[in-house]
Parts: sequence; structure tokens; C-alpha cells
Amino acid sequence: MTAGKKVKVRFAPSPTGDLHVGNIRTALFDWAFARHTGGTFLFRIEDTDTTRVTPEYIQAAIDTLKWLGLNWDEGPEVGGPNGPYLQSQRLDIYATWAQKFLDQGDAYHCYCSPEELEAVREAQRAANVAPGYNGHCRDLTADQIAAYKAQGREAVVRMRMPDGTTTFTDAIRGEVTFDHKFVPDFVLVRADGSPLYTLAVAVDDILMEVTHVLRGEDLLSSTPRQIRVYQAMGVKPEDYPTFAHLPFVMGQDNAKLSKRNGEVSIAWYREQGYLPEAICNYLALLGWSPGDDRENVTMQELTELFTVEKVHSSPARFDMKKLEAINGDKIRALTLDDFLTWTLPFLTKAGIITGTDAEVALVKKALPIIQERIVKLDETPALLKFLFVKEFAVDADAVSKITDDASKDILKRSLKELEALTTWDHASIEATLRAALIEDMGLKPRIAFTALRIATTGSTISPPLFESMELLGQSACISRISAALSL
RNA sequence: GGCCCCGUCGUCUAGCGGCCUAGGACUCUGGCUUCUCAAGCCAGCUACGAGGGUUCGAAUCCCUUCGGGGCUACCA
Repeated sequence: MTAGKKVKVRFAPSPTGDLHVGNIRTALFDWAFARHTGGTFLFRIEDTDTTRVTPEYIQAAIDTLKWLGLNWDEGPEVGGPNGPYLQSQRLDIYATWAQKFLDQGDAYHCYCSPEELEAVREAQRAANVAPGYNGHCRDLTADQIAAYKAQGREAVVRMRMPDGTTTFTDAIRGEVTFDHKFVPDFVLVRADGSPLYTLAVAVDDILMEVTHVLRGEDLLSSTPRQIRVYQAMGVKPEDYPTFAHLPFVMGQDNAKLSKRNGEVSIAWYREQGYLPEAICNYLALLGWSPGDDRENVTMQELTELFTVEKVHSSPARFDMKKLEAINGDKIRALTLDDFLTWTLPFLTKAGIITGTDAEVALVKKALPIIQERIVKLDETPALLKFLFVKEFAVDADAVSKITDDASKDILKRSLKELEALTTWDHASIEATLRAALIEDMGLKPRIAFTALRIATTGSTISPPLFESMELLGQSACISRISAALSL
């Protein structure tokens, strides 16, 4: 199938909500496959279900893909030779093909009402036979049709599924066969004239010259229906796209990932401070591996290493802990400038800074000491807050730890030493404090520095103490310690 | 129920008949380091769903079984 042709892969979500982890994993594989093969990545919006798809969700899907860096060659905003790329703008195309199928006898009008169809299914379930359309309207006579029309019945367009089987080779699962006995005649066009997924997806994949369909395994059993449409379109088997059905991403409870068993919206991950590259790296490892022990890969490396042959056929469980670990790795690998760029929005959103040049400069100086201690960007405000607060106050739960006499002694001595210090850098601060508190007073470092940490940063947890004090500045340190003494 | 897909440590995976007393990563536990928190380093725990074959030899091939999942819409 499609051998020799230039690869074209499509990602075609139906935006009935925010794109979720599963969608993104599919998009990522589509993208990686296209880039690996030097092919085209096509992005199409399947918005034929107008009751569930909204313009907001469509825009959100576009933004999400952009944010992740999954750039497309054909699709919304960038256009392309086979547009439009929103199915809602291609209705006339589907109508034309549906009519052709009707004319050819591949499809027929079905006048059964939803209620009648449901009754049939109910009976089938009761009789323990496979539920599905019973072919009631397959061979209606002209009189029967006239009678239905006279009753004012609306018709759907239904595809005739001939006896036999459909066999295709899935690039991930191998040869798969479906007996048409279990693939009932299916609806192509609703009674209101709007197309269904089964029609639109098949028509578009052919018209847009898609060579590879990598999609979720939930669509595996709909493949024979797509192939049936190709046949009716007159497409030769060697021109069918190659199918590859990706395994699911499951939640912790082994059910398809959903809001109930894990956070699924990419928007949520973005707000939490996950890096797009971390999300992509982690998702790439769900159902795929480079084949060796490599795990940390850049987007560039992913496109070099990705092949469908290495994709699994078994589902994978989503593990937030592993994502966090990878995110931490990616954060630590960031250059200072990139780290700054990623961090600033979190600090401004938290109200820690407003964005002045002085603030940004201080943040930049402080970032190196927190880079290896955060896993997500949203941890940054809490760690750097002490540098920017206008009204400094010691955390309520830490106050009691520095009001005892021993702590007061530590703070008093520290104050004296720091006031006398003429060179204000972390090495000098540390040398002075160690000499006075550890060597002279004989205190344990842990005890001595905890008291100072609370007094200067307001918390029992902070970036390294001496670096923090350097950044804070001599006068601020002195005034905070003085204030702590009168608590 | 029927059809289809899937089954290696808790999780993601390596493995494609001998290199496997099953390797790596995350998690977890213990230790080292240490000014807190991290990071880093070291160690440990834990897996081929089960049962039959085939073979000198099976995690790897075949069959059965059990288990999980998907589909079964005028959703996608």
C-alpha cells in the first residue's frame, strides 16, 4: 500500500472538548512520523458533529498544538493545496460523494426512524444476536419509498455492506480481518443532510492524499467501513492509506484516561508548569521506545528515532510521577535565558513581580539556585517570594522556632557579624557566620542556619541560605533579623 | 452477548529460540553527601497471567484458558 509515495500523515481530532493526553500522544506520533520520513504533517478538524464541537474548542486545539511545537504543513491557519481543513467547510464535497454512492447503488435511503432502529436493537439484544442494522430498507420498491415519503419520513443515506470480509494490514497489529456479518450497513448522511464521520473521514483522507493513518485503537473496528467508502469512491486498493492503530493511554485505574482518573487537559499541565518538551518526551515513551535504554530525548532526537515499527500494540498507563521526573530533568537542562523566559509568567501571575527590569534582573540572578530544586515551574513563586515581598513576615508555623532563647542568641550574634561585614557575597557571609556560630559558639550547622533561614526568608524551606542572603542584600537581611529578634 | 485488540517488575519499557539466575527508567525503601528542600551517588525490593505443547533449549513459536480493553449510534 502507498509504497513509494511521499508520506502524508494527518492528525484529525474532533474537538468536542480540550485536547487531552490521548489526543496529544496521537498528534505527537503523527508529527514524529511525518518528520522522520520527511513527509507532510496535515492537521484537519473533524467538526461534523455540530452539536458537540465549538469554535472555542477548535481554537484551543490549534493553540495546544502550537504550544507543544507540533507544527503542521497543511491545515488551519497555514492552508495548503487540499483545503479547506475544517470539515464543516467541506459539506458540499461530502454531499456530492454521497449522491454518487446513491447513484451507483452503493448506498441507499433508509427511512427507519431512530425509535424503530432502537426497537430492532433491543430485540436483537434480547434474542442474543449481534445488534446492528437489519437491512430493512436495503431493497425498497418504488411503491414502498413513495409510501414512506407520503408519511413525511426523512431518510438517512446508508452504505450497503456487501457479504464477505475486509482484511487489511495494520502497521502495528499486523493483518486484521473483519467479517461483514458484524459490520452492518452504516449511515453516511444524517436525515438533516449533514455527513457523518465515516463518510467525511474516508473522503478527506483520499482527497487530501493521506498515505498513513495513525490514530487511536478505538477506531480499529471502524476501518472496514472506511475501506468500504474507498471502494465506492473507486480508489484502488494500492492507493488506500496504511493504517496504524495506536494503543490507548490509560488512567491509573486501567480505564481510558478521563477527568475522573487523572488530569487529561493539556491546559492543566501548562498551568502547572510542565514544559512542552517534557510532555512530549514522556508521551513518546507511552507505547513507544527507541529500542535501547534511552529515555531523555529532545524533539529533534524524537523525529530521528521514531518509527512505527517500534510502536507497541499494548496499552500504557499514564504515570504522573514519571512525567514529573522528566519535567525536572528538562528544567535542569534549560539554559538560564530559557529558564527565565519560562519562569517569568509564573511569577507575574502569582503577583510576586510586576515585570520591571530590576525585578527581572534579580530573578535572573536567583534562578541558578532554584533550577535543580523544582520539578514544575509553578513552584518558583514560593521559592523566590522572599526576595520580593513588600511586607515581610515569617511564616506562622515557623515563628515558634526562632522565639526561644537559643535562637535569639544565634540571631543576635549573626546580626552583629553581618552588620560588620564589608564584603557582601555568599562566600564571605558563609565564612563569617561559620566562624562565629559554628566554631566560636559551637553550634550545629543545622541548628544555627535554620534559625537564620527562618529569620531571613521567612520559611523553613528555602534556596541555599548564603546565596539567598546575598541576593536579599545586606540591609534587608539586617532589618529582617532585627525584626525577628523582637518577635 | 457478539466481533476485534491486548497481556514482562507497582508503572513505562528492553527482549524478537541459547548473550536472561530477565536489563534500564520512574516510584518506593535504606545509606552516603549535606545549611533546609532538592539535586547527585550507592544499595535493595519486585515481573515473563495460567496450563498444555513444539524444541537439545522458550519471556521469545503453536494451542487452550484466564484477565484487561475497544467497538457494537442519524458520536468520533
